[in-house]
Amino acid sequence: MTFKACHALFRQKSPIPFLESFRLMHRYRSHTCAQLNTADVGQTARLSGWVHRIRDHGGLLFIDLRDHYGLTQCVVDPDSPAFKLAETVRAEWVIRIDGEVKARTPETVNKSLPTGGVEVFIREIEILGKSAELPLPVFGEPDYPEDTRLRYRFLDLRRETLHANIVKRTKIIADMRNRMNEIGFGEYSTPILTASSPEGARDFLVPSRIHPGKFFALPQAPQQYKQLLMVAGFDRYFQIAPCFRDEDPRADRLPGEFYQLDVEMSFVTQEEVWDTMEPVMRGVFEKFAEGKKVTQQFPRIPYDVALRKYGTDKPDLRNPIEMQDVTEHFRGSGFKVFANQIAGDSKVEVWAIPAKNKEGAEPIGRAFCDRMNGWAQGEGQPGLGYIFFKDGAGSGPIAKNIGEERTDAIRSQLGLADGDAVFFVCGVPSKFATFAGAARTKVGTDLELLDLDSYALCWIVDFPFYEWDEDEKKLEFAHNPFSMPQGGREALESQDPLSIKAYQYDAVCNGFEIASGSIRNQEPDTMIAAFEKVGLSKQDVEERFGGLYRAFQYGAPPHGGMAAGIDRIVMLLCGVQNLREITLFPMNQQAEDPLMGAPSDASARQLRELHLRLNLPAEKKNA
RNA sequence: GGGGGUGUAGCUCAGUUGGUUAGAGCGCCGGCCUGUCACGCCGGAGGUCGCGGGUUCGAGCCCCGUCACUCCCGCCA
Repeated sequence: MTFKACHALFRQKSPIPFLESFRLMHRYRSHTCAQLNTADVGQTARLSGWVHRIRDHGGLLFIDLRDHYGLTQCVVDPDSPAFKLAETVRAEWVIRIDGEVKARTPETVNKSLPTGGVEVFIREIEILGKSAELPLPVFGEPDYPEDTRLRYRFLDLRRETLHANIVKRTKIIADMRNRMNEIGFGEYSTPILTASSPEGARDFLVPSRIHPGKFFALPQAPQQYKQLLMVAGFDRYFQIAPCFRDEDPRADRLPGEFYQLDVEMSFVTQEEVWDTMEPVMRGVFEKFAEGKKVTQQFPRIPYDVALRKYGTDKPDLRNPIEMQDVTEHFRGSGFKVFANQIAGDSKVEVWAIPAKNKEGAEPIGRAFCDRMNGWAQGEGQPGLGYIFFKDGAGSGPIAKNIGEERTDAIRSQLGLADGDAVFFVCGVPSKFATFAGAARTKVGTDLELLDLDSYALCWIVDFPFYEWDEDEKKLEFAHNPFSMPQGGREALESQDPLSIKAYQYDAVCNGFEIASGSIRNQEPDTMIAAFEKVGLSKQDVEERFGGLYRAFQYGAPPHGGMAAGIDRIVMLLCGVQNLREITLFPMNQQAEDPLMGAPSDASARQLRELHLRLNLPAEKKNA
């Protein structure tokens, strides 16, 4: 990001409410480094900040002074009493300067700087904080290794892009709070030291000193607390909630801790949750999208439909490609690879990935199709069949094998024309859907069909309640054991469990899951019935979710809600690929903080107080 | 726990088929420079080529092992 853009972000109204009477005698500054302009010419100004960049011309010395708000060019020449001292300052020293604000001559105006019309002629310099040689340069923000950046995070955070991302994050969170408050939600803090939850991710444990051998757990989410708040009658809850999970990280998943906009409402259906939260999310995206388009009405796409059209439950809707079933065109056809599979297994289908070429683009030809085929083989697939259309006919091996009539039927079903192409995957859908989705993404991306200047949001709804665990050979909750099955207890008793849908939904943006929620199962009997199917008895439920289960015995309102991943939303709105670019003090991929040195050894005394004795793995014992 | 990629100066990287003293740009230090804003010019310091072993007359380059970083899979109700 340029400094100009930074200024645009930081410089809203008066950055600092200086009292005019106080300004003249302020110990450190009369203005920030973003404030001075031609209207201030002739004034004496006092500025404090970091030495961003020095340009030493021997007889003339320029110092770019930087603070949170911006940058001001300061000048000193040999006539100034401050010249000798000015020559000694180095990058990232903190200094205070006094001097006269002067207009720049027209040819020396810097238009890319809000303060570029003026400069301050330094009369006096005070050094407030020297800097050792920098392990990580701030100016120019060249690429630096991740471990250096984390070890010297305080320097990294001075750099324009990261600094601006963090400011943007802060504004986004403030905006979320405002919107939630405005529509009648209250922010309630829930405990950080809580009980281990038996389902889900690995917990972080905190030993109890007072209760030897017992442990607290950090909450993976305030899920049970917010449901208890509904039982307690608070009606509309939200929280910018820290969540802790001891799982391995990904680029879009921080190790250890992350934040959710956590929401819960009483006496609502799922439509009401969507209607309440959609304007909040749309509003946040619109406010911070910097001109990019934002979906006005989020499509509500059933889970089953999403899998068939996009091959994933988190589709990137910037990609216009929608897959279609074209099995019938291949049944009994001359393309034996597909025809034999279809004949051999009734579950086999052929899905088409239609690539409608961009207006005015080169026709999609054999070279592109072969490249896709090669990519598919690299993905461990036998290949990626294709037809491309030119001169009013289909080309390629498949078109030859199935003949003109079938080729034309496929073309008309998909609405394709000369210059377009179509790719095929064949097999049992549950096995190939993920690959088909990846192929859809690859084709759309390589043909530049995605509208990159947009945030495409949608709801994915009607998730399955159960799924089949192939390893354990038993039913598992597909998503959330607290969610209500559609059809309630009756469905649990009468329906094939794998056909039951849940009142369970996700919000998706540009291929990222950004929120997840459900209507909760607050009926004790239905809860027991739901858990029985995955092999947990009433006793198990009472043991594992005792507090919540007990609460449901005493008048629980129907309720539901969702939780939005704040880090991912900020990442999308900042246009970065990595959560460490929008997080103040992230841990590295080994879940360590190289700046603070966490985690660290506990002293013998601490361990004694906690009644703990270490039992380290063999190779670590000597470390 | 598993797989891929990358390790050469503080940083980004080049280094030919295995062949003389391992280079460049940025940064740092010193000198010169009165209108720069990626200032310019001159000079200098700075290297266990991640580490260990092997092949070879000879290894930054080839082989084996190992470590670190990074991305992915498993995992993330």
